[in-house]
Amino acid sequence: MSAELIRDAALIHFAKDGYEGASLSKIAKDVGIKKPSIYAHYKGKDELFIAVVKYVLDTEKRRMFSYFLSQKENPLENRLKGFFTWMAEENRENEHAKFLLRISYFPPSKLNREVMDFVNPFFHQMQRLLARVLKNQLTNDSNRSDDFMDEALAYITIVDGSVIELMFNGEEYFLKRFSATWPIFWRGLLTTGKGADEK
Amino acid sequence: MSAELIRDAALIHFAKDGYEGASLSKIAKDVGIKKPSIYAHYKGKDELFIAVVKYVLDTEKRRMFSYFLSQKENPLENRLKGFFTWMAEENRENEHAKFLLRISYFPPSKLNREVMDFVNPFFHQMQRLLARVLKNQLTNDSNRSDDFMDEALAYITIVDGSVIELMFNGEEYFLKRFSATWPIFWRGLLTTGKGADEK
DNA sequence: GTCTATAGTTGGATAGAC
DNA sequence: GTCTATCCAACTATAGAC
Repeated sequence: MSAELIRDAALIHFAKDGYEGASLSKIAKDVGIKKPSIYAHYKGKDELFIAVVKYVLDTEKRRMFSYFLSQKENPLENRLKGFFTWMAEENRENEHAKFLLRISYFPPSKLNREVMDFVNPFFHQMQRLLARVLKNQLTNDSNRSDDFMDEALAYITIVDGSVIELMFNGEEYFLKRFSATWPIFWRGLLTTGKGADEK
Repeated sequence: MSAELIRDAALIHFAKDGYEGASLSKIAKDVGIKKPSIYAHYKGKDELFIAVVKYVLDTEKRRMFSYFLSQKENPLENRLKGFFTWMAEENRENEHAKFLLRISYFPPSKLNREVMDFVNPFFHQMQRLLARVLKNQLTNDSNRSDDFMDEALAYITIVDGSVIELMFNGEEYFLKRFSATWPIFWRGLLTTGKGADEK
């Protein structure tokens, strides 16, 4: 029980203040216990941090996958566009996305390698999922050798560029970036030649 | 003299470890002085940090503007593409870009507002500069009412999405994102209707 | 302007009672 | 598992000699 409460409180503090800025005393205070009690559940700050990393990656992976798979009946453009608003909602509701971004881009120097060994496979998996979706929707010939990994990466790039604004300046500016970028991206995607046979 | 040396050393530490993670002792050590000597030049850590923010924004603004203005003879696509490699070089050579990104996306909570009051006008100015360049190059009719602010914002979005990967996983992956995204973006930009009369 | 010395606080972490 | 008490290291910041 307590272990999960500590983890959830730590998540918020790490997202807000980073690894160095977060303090175990404040985390304990949020949970309603004293600092030393944390050590009954985690060996120290590092182990707590890594536990949060694992937890966030795991739940976010599930949520993202289930979003994309729940949208199978939707046409591709709506599905891809919907992901932006889904991200905005995710970000409004919970601190997971914020934590994920912060530790992805600026992990604590001394835990850099360990963190990246968790984070990199996560993003790679996302890219492969997207590539599969794009391939299924943009071409009728499933035997074509295109893997659509470039298109998936481009999509991730504009998502990242928009999401960064979401953290930075909030939802209003995030949606501005999205509205400005999406029409250009979508037109460019459909004229790749690859997308020529899209219905 | 010393004030500038302290500022430059602080820049590197803030970029690497963030506001909370950086320590005045280590900064002083890099300069070759003792910690209390810093207080002869800056009131404290906050003032030093804000001084670095101002300095970085000022010099980066100059550098970015002069890059774009030095490229007037280059065709638009090369100029826009060249900005990506320019960013990669900037990032390789100096810590300014890294600092700028870090404090833009994750400023110290207690200085958030003050930092943003410096950072936001900076990015807005970049957007207007880009919009002007795009308008001049993509249309022959300078009286058209299009302000090309959306197109500029879309460009900034893909730059951000790529640059984030530059910090995250280094130049190799940055260039992957760029190569994947650029052709789609460029094709989309030229088929906006707005760009129809581009030479 | 730079130093030594030190105050004052907070950080992570441990020992041991209950 | 949670607490009190405590340790030790690190931090920002200040006082005062030179």
